[in-house]
Amino acid sequence: MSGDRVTSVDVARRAGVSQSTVSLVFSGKAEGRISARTTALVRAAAVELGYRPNAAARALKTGAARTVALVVPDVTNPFFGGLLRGAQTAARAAGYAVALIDTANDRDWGAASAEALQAGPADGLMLFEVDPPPRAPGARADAAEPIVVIESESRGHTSVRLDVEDGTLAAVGHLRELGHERIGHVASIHDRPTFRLRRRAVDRLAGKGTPRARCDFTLDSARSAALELLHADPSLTALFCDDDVIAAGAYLAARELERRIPADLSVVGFDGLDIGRVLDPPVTTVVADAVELGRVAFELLHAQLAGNRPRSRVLPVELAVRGSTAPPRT
Amino acid sequence: MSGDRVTSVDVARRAGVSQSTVSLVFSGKAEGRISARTTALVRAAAVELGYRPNAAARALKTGAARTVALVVPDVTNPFFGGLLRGAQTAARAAGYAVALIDTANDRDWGAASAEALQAGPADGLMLFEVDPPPRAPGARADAAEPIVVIESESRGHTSVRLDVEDGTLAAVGHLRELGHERIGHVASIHDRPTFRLRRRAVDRLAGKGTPRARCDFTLDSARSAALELLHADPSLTALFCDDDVIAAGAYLAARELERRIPADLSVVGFDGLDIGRVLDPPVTTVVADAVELGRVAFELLHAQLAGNRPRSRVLPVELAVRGSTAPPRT
DNA sequence: TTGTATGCGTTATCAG
DNA sequence: CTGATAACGCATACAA
Repeated sequence: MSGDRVTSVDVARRAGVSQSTVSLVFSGKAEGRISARTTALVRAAAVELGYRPNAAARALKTGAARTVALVVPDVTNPFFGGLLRGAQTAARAAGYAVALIDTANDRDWGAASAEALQAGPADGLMLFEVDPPPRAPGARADAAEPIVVIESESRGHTSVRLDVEDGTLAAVGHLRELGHERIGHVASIHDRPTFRLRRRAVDRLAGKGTPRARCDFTLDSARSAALELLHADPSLTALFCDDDVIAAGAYLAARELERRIPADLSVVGFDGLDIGRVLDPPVTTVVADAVELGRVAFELLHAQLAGNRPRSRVLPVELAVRGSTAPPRT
Repeated sequence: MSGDRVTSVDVARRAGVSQSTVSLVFSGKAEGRISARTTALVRAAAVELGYRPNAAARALKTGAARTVALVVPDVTNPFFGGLLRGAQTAARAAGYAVALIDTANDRDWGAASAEALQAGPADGLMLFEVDPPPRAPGARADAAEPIVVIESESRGHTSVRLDVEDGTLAAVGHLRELGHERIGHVASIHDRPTFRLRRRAVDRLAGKGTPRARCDFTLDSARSAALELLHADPSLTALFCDDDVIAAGAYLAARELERRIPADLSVVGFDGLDIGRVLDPPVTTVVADAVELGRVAFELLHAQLAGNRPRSRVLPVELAVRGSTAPPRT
């Protein structure tokens, strides 16, 4: 019950030096100021006692928690695995911890948590598809906390996003080139910038009247949406899906309707997830590098933390033509 | 550049009260101690100034950061999406933030621990398949940080794990009942408790000499391992895979070898991931509730944080027979 | 009901 | 090269 924490004072006493010497040693500022012998002494005492610098005290004093927060709408989607990996790896290399907030697609919660995070547990924020918190009325502009917006855009905030417009155009263009005239769009139910971009690009190439059904990123939901689309308009020869999980759902629907892919129906996905690779045939998809997205997001945040104003970036995506697309049956 | 943070002192001055009054209001202890009028006054001043209590100072003072750390070996595996979701949701409900550490399969705690422990002020640790940090020589036993071990076991630490033994037995038993005599095991390359359990269970039911190939949790690696197994012993009629991602890799291998599932080869997976559902045919698998696993892990940690000594738990898993298993061709 | 004083464990600025 | 000493922002016992 009495979990007495061991502090730098204890270490100092044990090593027979002053507390500030211990501090110097542990904050890496001992170089050329503390003798090697003393340093070793302190280290030994610390190990013996099991001393760990208190992060809260350090954060309070220095004003930096060395922690960044990453807010995502749905950790359950495999795409975020890569994003997390990239952000986390980069952060660790820079000596930062990552606090993860999964909003479970609850936008209000996203906003709320982003705001809460600004309190100081986090030195900076990486927001995936969630809007930055409103600036407090009295807050000074220059006191704004570093923020990087991912897959979204926001006045005055640095952002990274995938070139989804290019990707969508490539995907739908590919379908058109194969000769598809009747293309359906299985779209995300979530009204977020990245999906708006896709919608616009689809409409541009496939026509404003493109049949569209919405779903979230679960197999069942996607399956239903595809079914709905295919029932409503049996003349559809191709489906563009906002994500590979959705594409997988479309495969389920096609299997049920006994429409063979790609002979009876072409399907294109987005993201380049494993789930798309194991489909039979493997789905043609727009490959995005989620790990790189996470890495760049942290890099941009890190630059801000260092006092710079990095430029927003757009990452390329690439259409990978696999087995799910073919000319329509005439 | 001069990001002056606004403190409780500023708010106090603005509201014309003392700093402690502000503190009382914001720590929720104002009830019955501060008049409603004063409380409102303070709140108004805080909003005007954009005041947010400093988390580091609060953590330092109270000794609790209201943050827990979750250490996982590979965020990239979809199984962890569920785990994260469960842990995160439960933590949020209890007012805790979650810091995520992805060790990227870097098995030795040495690398991870430094980050993990200094990963900001975490009040407790949830460790997935990674060994707890060695107790410091001089550390007092009762000063140990609350720890929950997931899918692993460790002397003296509370743990949650899936009943993988039961699941594996059910899976392999199912294969035996169908009449399979020659069963191969596509196993994880990582030597962790949960996989040792599976190995033992497989050997028990399928015989000690069970052919086995190892791989990590990527499609390509799993595909190679399955290929290797199938080449080395063409008489194999069934494959038990340590995970659905691995099972998906096995499907890839089967497709290449033109062995039809389940007619020429039965396959069983583990975890019950989406990737297994979209395979054609859907894979028979041992379904584990990752979300629940995460939820319980936090629950156990939370209990420890409250000063209790909760019992370790074992969560049930269930065999879901789908289309990938059938009697062997005679 | 509100204000005063003090300390949490660290870092940082100085003297010595 | 090392040791006092003063903050950092908040919470709380105690005084008013």
